[in-house]
Amino acid sequence: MPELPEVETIVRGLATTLPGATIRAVDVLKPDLIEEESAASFARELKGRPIRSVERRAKNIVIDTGGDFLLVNLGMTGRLFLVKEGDPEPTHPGVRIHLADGRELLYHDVRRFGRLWRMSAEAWERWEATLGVEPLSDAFTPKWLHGATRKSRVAIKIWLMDQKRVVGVGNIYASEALFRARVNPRTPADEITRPQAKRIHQGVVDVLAEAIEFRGTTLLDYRDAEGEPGEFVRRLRVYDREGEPCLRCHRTINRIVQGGRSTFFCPHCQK
DNA sequence: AACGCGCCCTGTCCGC
DNA sequence: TGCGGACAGGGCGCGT
Repeated sequence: MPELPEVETIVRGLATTLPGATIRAVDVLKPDLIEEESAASFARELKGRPIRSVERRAKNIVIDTGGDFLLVNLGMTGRLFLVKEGDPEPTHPGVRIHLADGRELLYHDVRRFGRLWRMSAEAWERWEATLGVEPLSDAFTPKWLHGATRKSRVAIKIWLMDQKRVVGVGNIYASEALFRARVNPRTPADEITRPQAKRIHQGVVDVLAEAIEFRGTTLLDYRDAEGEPGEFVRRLRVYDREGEPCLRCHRTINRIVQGGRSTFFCPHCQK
């Protein structure tokens, strides 16, 4: 569900209010959400720790708990937010993090594809090193993109979604970026030309930046740290628009399946 | 080694 | 109205 813009929006929200807080207690309601250790150990180790910072790496929320880290991956339907006075009882609470100041940070997840795990600074560095390039960093350039695509025959849409290559681009923004770039999502990565690589680069950067401005895309479940939906859904040009007219040429948007996921594109504009 | 597939899970929607 | 199947923003582990 959440891709880079949604995770970035959540992180920006939490980063304004969480640092300086202290974890008073942790209740794990769904133990299968915890990676690599028991729920009891997870709760015990977090108890009493400070929250120093909240950042994003790829589609993960990275919380510095005083030298160690708490990572949260939201999977498809995960939410991480501060419970507000008068909120209805959550339907699928997963982990409740009680802060010393009385607030409660809730991890909520209907499908439970999300994961939370603690790691040492060293483990975090090792794991971080296996992730691909941040698309909104200086390391992501048209030249890098063209070079990196030489090594793979997979379809460019699948290629863009592989977090070992470029991070943060998921099923929505992969389709959207390729539409903006006017590149067919089925094109083998190693057949992408330099001009196409330049356009894909621009498409990825532009769509992610704009989606962050609109606080992400809410199709169904996504909510930011304040519980509010994102507004970028109204700006989607191809995703979930099968059968509707292309905004550029007015021909029909198609849906195909790649790697078991839907891809939306305009066969006329994206040759 | 790279790649494709099945699977993890719950909810919703659509056709019959 | 009920039921089965398809599908939903992600990512891992498996076999080839």
